[in-house]
Amino acid sequence: MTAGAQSPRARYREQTRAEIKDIALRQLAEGGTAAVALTRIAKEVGLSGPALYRYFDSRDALLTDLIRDAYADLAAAVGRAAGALDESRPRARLHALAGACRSWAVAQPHRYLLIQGTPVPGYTAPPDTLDSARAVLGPFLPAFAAAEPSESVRPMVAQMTEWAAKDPVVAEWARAHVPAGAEGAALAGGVLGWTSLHGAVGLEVSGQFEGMGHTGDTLLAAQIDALADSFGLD
Amino acid sequence: MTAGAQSPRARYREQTRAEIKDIALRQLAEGGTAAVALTRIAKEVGLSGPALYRYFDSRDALLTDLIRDAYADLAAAVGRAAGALDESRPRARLHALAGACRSWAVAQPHRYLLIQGTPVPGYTAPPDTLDSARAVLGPFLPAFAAAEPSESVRPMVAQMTEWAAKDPVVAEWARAHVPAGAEGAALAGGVLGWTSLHGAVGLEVSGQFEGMGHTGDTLLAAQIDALADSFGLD
DNA sequence: TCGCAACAGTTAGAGACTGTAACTCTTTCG
DNA sequence: CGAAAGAGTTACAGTCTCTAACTGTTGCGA
Repeated sequence: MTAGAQSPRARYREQTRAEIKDIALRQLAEGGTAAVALTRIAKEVGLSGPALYRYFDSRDALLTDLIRDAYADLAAAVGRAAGALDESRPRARLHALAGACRSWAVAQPHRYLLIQGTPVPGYTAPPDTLDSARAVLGPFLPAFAAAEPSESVRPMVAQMTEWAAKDPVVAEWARAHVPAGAEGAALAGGVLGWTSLHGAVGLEVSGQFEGMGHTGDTLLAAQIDALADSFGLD
Repeated sequence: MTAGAQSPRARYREQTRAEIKDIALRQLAEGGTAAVALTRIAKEVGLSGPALYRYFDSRDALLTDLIRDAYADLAAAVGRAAGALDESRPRARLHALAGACRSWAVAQPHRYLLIQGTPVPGYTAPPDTLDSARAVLGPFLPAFAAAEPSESVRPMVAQMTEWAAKDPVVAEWARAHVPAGAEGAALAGGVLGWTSLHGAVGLEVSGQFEGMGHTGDTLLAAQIDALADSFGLD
């Protein structure tokens, strides 16, 4: 996409940007967001300090780029998993998609924490991460096409139905994944699914279950099954 | 506890420590962990830079202290909520306790994020936070005394039963809150409850549901009800 | 083919921060 | 009352972000 090789200069520029990001990702993995330091990256690339500002406006811009990439990457992983799915088994679909998210996160915890971790109060995410977030969540929605929400989640479904009625953009997005009339349930399922996923994967990835006698996949499976139960899914 | 006033010097020392922590908390609220800076605190206290190192060994030590306080505070809030509870209604118990956690977190998001947010790779929490974590989670366990786990959570219960069999400390802890034989279900309930709570509250507090058409309490209630359903609680 | 604008890189340096060293003054206490 | 412990100071080393001002190099249009 966006044309591979333009001028040789532009190509070299892209290459350097990529190298910078690679090193930044390594620093991120080694010491978290705080450990990403332009000066050290520069030293490693063989440039001297301020030269990096030719490639990224600021340290924040670099991190933003990493966030964008991670979101897109996760969305792609989920999309790939959604490709080979049997439409008729909603519960299995949820397990497969949630499992794909978890696998992605466990394989590269630092990147998951980057997009899902504690936000810096001042920082606002780039608007296109919202698109990516929708791309991640979208494939979950069809699972709720024939949902029969239980008492427990009905208030949630009601609020989401109302939301869809007010916000045409969201309504349209829901309708792209689910037959008319099921928007409320689908949105509720999406939000609750995202919540369960965030809970299980977030705790696993941040190591808070270290030394406890359960495995991450069992925990996630239990959460997803409970969700499926709440919506009466097969 | 630990004797209020000893020498006047010790008292003054405690007072200064408290003042430092207060300012640190304000900085935390304003700009997240990264915004807590000893030099700026010193300026505000009226001391000059290095003087703060008389009170805290390092910036990390200060943050650790804040974490310890926050944990203890949350545990206290949950303990208080657990005080006035009807033993016979497990589902209501879960809602009350989870609601107490959420209220605490929503009232002071920065402190919740401090203890529950992204960990710094190098950092290891002080061991007594584990006690506090148990103090937070303990009151949830009695709700699962008469649980009848559904298919969905049974693998989880099995793993936790096995864990209790292997780790006598954990088994004893569970038995302090629940009759013999229910340890597995109680531990599973605790872990799943913590997961649901973390998912719902974490997303709410970090503002990721901004502009979505649901409220934090409805989301949490749905999660907790689903959990209660999974364990066949009244 | 030449010339110049855009680009890539440099050094110097300001300003914020953490943390150490060495030193002075004050309190406490035996 | 005198010495040790404590509270504070300045000076400084080192890391980091980012700006300013300057130099060399590319590439493209006339």
